[in-house]
This record gives sequence, structure tokens and C-alpha cells, in this order.
Amino acid sequence: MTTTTRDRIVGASAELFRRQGYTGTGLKQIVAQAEAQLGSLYHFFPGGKEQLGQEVIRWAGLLYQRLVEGFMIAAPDVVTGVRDVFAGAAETLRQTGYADACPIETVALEVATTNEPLRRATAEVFGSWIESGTRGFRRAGIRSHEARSLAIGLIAALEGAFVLSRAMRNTEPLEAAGEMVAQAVERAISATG
Amino acid sequence: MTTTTRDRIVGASAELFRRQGYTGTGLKQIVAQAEAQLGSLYHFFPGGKEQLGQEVIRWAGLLYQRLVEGFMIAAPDVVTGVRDVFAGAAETLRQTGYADACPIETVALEVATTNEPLRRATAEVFGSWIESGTRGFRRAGIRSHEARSLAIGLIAALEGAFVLSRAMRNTEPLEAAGEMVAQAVERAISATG
DNA sequence: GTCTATATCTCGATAGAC
DNA sequence: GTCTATCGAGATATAGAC
Repeated sequence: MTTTTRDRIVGASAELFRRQGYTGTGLKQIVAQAEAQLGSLYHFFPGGKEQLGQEVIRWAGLLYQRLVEGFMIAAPDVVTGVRDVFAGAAETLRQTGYADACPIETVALEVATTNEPLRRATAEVFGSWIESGTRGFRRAGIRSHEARSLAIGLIAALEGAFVLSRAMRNTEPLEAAGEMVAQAVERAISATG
Repeated sequence: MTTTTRDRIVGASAELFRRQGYTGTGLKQIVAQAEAQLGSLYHFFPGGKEQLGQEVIRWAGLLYQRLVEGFMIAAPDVVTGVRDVFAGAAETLRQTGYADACPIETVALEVATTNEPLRRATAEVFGSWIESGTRGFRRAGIRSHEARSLAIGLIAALEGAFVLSRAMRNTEPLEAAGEMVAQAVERAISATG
């Protein structure tokens, strides 16, 4: 393993922010988990916690986008792809004791009205996800406007199901929400031919 | 106005937790906004921040449930009711500068893996919401199992749309998610007759 | 019940040796 | 680049007068 100190700090931050949120995670906890020193953190991120937060949001957001795109590309059709995304999320949640869901959701809610630079970072990530989903649905023959609505509906249902599933500690919400989205996509496909 | 000190503390906490989250809100900020003193807070809540958090989650959760039930009851049919709930949420979000969405969502994500008593409180609130929604859909003639799935889908879509709308500062996610849920309910109704 | 003062701890951030 | 010591501010919580 040849991970740099900088990478370990970003990785540890992403994991902790995802589970405990931004305000709930201290810089000392981050460097401890990253097996780094506080001086190194400020060396790589002179802007402190906020700069680190921005980079973590963008990095984790892109990684998660690729993960979901992987599920969609691997599936034989988009409806199956949607079901696979929700099933995969449920599987991860179960395996991590309902800890690892969306990497930026908790942070996004925390900073939405308290930290404008971080809020913008989360908005850009969500915007990129919506565009990615829209492209996927368009490729399946769905017309532009509806493709975008379905992409937003998919992401919203997934994020909301994460909240319910993490709080209630069962995957029923992910299953119900996934089925609702899958059927909406199915309807849109059969309507377009 | 004859609000008691205790009520003002609970009300101020609810507003601040909703906007800034649990870890992001200090007890001194709460008593300042409540125009109360720290001693009063510990007089009414000897269990400190955690006891206050539990009470706020349950109180705000019940209040919000009644708000949504009000929209559903006032509507001429359930599909219109669903649309009204999302439209009402969008209106509130716009009016409050995208600050006031779900009263317990941010807290629920923060505590899901860090504070078991608070996690249980959020789980109970979500459970109560799901039961309320299930009853509403059953009254419209939808069979039990599907009514529950739709209730979960509705809450998940609403919660997820809140995340997107607050981060992106526009109500498009609430509109897209609301339409997806409304059509799912419409389909379930016409299938049952 | 209300209010003030304070104890103890942890936070983010900085300085400077190496 | 790494590491340690420490700063000032803010956190939760407590004690005790009134």
C-alpha cells in the first residue's frame, strides 16, 4: 500500500463525515484514523476544515457517481439497473451496520443553511448526479424532460430511503422506494416505445 | 402570549436543530433564542442535551405528522393530497430561504450511528409517519401491503427531495419527486378500482 | 424556577523545532 | 513534510445564591 498521507486524510474524512456528519467529526479524530498528524493536515489543507470538507465532498461525490453508473451500465436494461442500484445500496447498508449510505447526504443537510462554500460543493455534486442519470435515461429512449424528472426522482427516493433505512435499521424503505422508481421508469419506457 | 419557559426552549431547539442539526447547535444558542437561562434548561431537562433532543424529536415529529395529515384530509382525493403535500413543502422552503424542511431529517442522519437513544426516537417518529400514511392510502381503497409501500415511497421521496432542494436552492426536486409519487398512487388507485 | 459563575473538556487553528 | 505543544474560543455540565 502506497497511499500518501494526503490521501489517507481525505479517505478518513470521507468515512467519518458520511457516518457522523461534518460538525460531528473533529480534526483530531480524522488524523487519528488516518494515522497522520495535525500538522500534516494543515500542511495539505491550509484552509483548514472547510477546505478539507470541500475536497471530500467533491471526491466522494464523484466516486459514488461512478459506483452508481457502474450498476446502470452493467445491467441489461435501465429498469433492472435501477433495481440493482437500490439492492446494492441495501446490501452495503446491511453489511456496514447501517452506517454507510450516501457519502454526502448528512453533510449536505448540515451545511445547507450554515456554510455557503460547502453548500455549493454539495449542490454541484447533486447537479452532476442528476446530469448523469438524465443521460442514462435518455440513452434508453426517454425524452429529455422526463429523463431529467426520473433522474431527480431516483436520487430523491434513494436519499430519502437512506434516511429511513438508517434510522429504522432495516432495508424495507430501500426496497419500497426502489420499486416505486423502477415502475416509474418502466412506465416511461413503454410510453416512448 | 403565555408560553412557558419550557415550551420556548423546546420550540427554539426544534427550529435550530432543523436548520443546523444536533451537533451544530449549542445549548447557549438555544437558551439565547428561547430568551431563557441555562439554569432553566437544566431544570426542565436534567438529562441535558440528549434528553432535550429526544423530546424535540418526538414533539416536532408529531407536529409535522399532523401538518401533513391536514393536507391529505383537506384534499378532495389522495392523489391531489399527495400533490398538495409536496407543493406545500415547496412553498415553505421558498418562504424560509430553503431553511425549513423536515424537522428531524438532519438530526436523524447525524445520530443514526452515533447516539442510540436519539436514533430510536427518530425511528419511532418515522414509524408513526409510515403508519399514518398507510392508513390514508388504505382509506382510499388500496390494499394493505401496497398502501404501506406507497407511504414509505412518499416519505422517502419527500425526504430525499428536501436534501436536493435545500442544497440546490430550488424546488424542482420537490416537484419531480411529488409527481412521481402522485402517479404511483394514481396507478394503485385505478388498479384497485 | 431563575440566574450567574465557573469547572472541565474539546474544538479548530497556529507556531516552531526537526 | 512531520511532529508536538499550546492558544483562545466554545462546548456541555454543575454549583449555589436568590
